[in-house]
Amino acid sequence: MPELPEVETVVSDLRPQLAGRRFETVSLLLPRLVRYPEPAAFVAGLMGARVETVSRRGKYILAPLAGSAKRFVVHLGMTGHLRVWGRDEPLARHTHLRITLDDGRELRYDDQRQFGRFLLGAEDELRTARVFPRLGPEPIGDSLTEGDFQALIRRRRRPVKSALLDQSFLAGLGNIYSDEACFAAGLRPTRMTHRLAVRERQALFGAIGAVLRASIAHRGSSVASYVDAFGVAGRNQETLQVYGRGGRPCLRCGTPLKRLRLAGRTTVYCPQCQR
DNA sequence: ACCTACCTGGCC
DNA sequence: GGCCAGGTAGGT
Repeated sequence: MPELPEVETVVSDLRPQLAGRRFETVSLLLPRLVRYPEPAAFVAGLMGARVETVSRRGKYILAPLAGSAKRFVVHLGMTGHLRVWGRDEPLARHTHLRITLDDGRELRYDDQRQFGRFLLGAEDELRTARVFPRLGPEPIGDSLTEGDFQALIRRRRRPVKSALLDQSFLAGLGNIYSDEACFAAGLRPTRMTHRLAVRERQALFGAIGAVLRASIAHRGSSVASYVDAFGVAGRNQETLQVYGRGGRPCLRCGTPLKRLRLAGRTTVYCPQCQR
């Protein structure tokens, strides 16, 4: 489900529901999803903890715990959902974690493919244990300037799309928004980063920001199973230009979109609009 | 910088 | 049955 815009939507939905809430009981139904610490310590560490707020770094959801340096971290993988439910609502099919809250409701994690993961620990601790990776800069917000991006991408020597998918280069893009950003920038995903002209790098930087901000405004892309923290689908899938449209006509010029395999992922682009 | 594995499930 | 799917990690 989740790239930056989807995670951002979930985080902004969860924040008012979880900030200040206390975790009462924790039921871990699929211990394999806990990467750190041991499942028993993970459960013990969450019980009784109070959530300060909910935020995001790349595709990771961060919930710092009050009066402690520790944070509860969730990655949604491909099909994860983190949602607050009424205690009596029936469980979703693949529910793997249940945490009762002090307001009578329940935080639940469900994940059909089980690619998500949970962490609990201080920032340094998680990095030292190598369970939280070094992430590149956030592509939106004020932290990354166009100049920074220019310098960053010029140093790489790889296809543009592989760079965009690499979380240690830029944090938050996945298969949908990498393809959409390349289209919006008029660049073929196969172009090599170190061969881009200054204006092409500029266009790419602008395209990444525009594509992500538009999707956040639409509350994310619900291509398959993604729904927000209230169970509601996003609308951005209606505006996607290339993702999932291989073989169909380009919405801008009518040329059939090409599909190929790049960096292990299905990639779609317009041979006419993208050079 | 690539491949493959990790899972379940939908579609052909 | 085989292939595909928004994710990353671990080993070439």
